[in-house]
Amino acid sequence: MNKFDIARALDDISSYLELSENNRFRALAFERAAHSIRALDAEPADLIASGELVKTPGIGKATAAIIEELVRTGESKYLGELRTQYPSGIFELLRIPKLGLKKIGILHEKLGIGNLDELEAAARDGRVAPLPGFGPKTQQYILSGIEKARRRESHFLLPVGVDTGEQIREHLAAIEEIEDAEVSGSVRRRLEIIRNVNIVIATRDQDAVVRALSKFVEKIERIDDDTVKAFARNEIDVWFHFAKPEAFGATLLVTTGTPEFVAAFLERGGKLGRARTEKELFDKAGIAYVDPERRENGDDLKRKRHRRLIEVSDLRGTFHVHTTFSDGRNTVHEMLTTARDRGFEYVGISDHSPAAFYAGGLSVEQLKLQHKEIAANEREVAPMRVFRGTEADILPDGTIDYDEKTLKKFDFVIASIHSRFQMPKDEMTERMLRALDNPYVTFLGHLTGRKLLSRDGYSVDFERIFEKAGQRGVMIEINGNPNRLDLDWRHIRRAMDLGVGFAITPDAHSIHEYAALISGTWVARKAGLTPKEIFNTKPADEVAAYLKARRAG
DNA sequence: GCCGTTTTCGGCCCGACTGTTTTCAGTCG
Repeated sequence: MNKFDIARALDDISSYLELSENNRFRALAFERAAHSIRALDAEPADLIASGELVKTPGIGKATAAIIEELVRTGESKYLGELRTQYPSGIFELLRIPKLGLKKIGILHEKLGIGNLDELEAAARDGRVAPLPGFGPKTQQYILSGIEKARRRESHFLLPVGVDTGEQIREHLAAIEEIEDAEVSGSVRRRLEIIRNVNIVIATRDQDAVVRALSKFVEKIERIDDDTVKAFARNEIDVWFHFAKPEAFGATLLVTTGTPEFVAAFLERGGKLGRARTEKELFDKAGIAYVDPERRENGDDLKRKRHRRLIEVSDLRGTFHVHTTFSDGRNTVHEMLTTARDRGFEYVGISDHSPAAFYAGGLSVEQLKLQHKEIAANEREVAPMRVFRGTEADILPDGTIDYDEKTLKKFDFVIASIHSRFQMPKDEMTERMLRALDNPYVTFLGHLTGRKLLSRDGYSVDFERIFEKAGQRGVMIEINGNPNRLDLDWRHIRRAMDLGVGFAITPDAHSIHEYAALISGTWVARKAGLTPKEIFNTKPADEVAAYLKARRAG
């Protein structure tokens, strides 16, 4: 077991303890131990051998014994025992707002509840309200929370759709009778939330293909002569659209949509005749090709020429990267070497500021240590450049959560809101405007704070924010985390018109989350952005010079 | 469960908010 497996096991222990224990500090101790293990630049197995494990902060005798057992046997008896006390799906209940581990523990202890169905039945019967710490309002919240969760069940974040489409295409590649297959629909248009996956298949033997589909999808259902619907393993609806190879282009165009775009295409003289590719259809009609991401409406059909939209390979570097110094799951060393291995010319490390206590925000003392740690790793990852930054909280009054002396030390500052989300729109706007006036702010982080499919963003006057950001030269982040995708692509054009610059960031909390640059690029493409409109497509020297000049000015 | 130039017990990361209380606990960021 490596350090990440061990940390996960310790986190699991912590969760179970919080369900069952009165002493929440025991749970907290395991959580800290997990964080401590992740922050190691060594493997626990080696530390056991040298007897150094118990010297690790947050690891005492009891935890060390569990870690030794995990390393030796791959499991922990203690964790195993905790698991047997609860139904396997109990943590699913965390999806319901206002339900945390404490309340879930009570629900299980008093009513034996271990899943959503049981919870719903109990709440309907009025058995939840009388429980200690609950009440009629909480019971009502739970019911509406379950309803919302159910409604979202048929909605998925874009990467789920993209991955499902890719997996199915891989299966399709093995079917002889298929000449071509492409994902279409909202997934191809890279819409941030999708309900189904559409796939166009070019074949002359539809029946043979349908028979072969059953190997990797379930519940195949015939819709019409050219369409079947099925169920992917991860419960997404998948629509298969069949076309003769010579009509593949038209079917791809129609099923990619949107209906509004297709109608506008026809209006401008486009025809859905014989064509193997979409390109042929655009060419025949004398219309410049429109990328799928730009087909929410017909606006781009008026363009004389096709614009080359940004691609993830255009990004030479990135900002907004967290480490174990705050709430990241990988160390400075791991984040930096991964960035180097991905071929970046530069990377900007930005951990949280003190006000983000829950995320382990860095005190000025800890910042010094972090900068030391970065310096210690800089040579190894050279010539990649490392910029020292922060994701600093915008406090409720609009000030930034470090004093000027500290802010001066950063190469860049991402200012973000992490508290008091429910502020009235006017106050929230003033708060952000004030932050934008701070001369040390380089980027505005996740503008609305939304979490797709779970939480709306805070309300804010976009127009005034864009205006100010444009005037002040503060760039707005296109946060590529698939849960956020914030700034919303629908707002980007307007922001650009008001002079706002953009950077695509992964908001990475682990080495794997650099991948969020891909989803961030999707957002930029949907807004029609080209490489030159994104800050982090610029070469390292230019970026360094800009950041330096901005700090001086 | 961990930790200690406040050291072997008693505290442990903050603060707003909400619904539950009748002085506070749980959730959320």
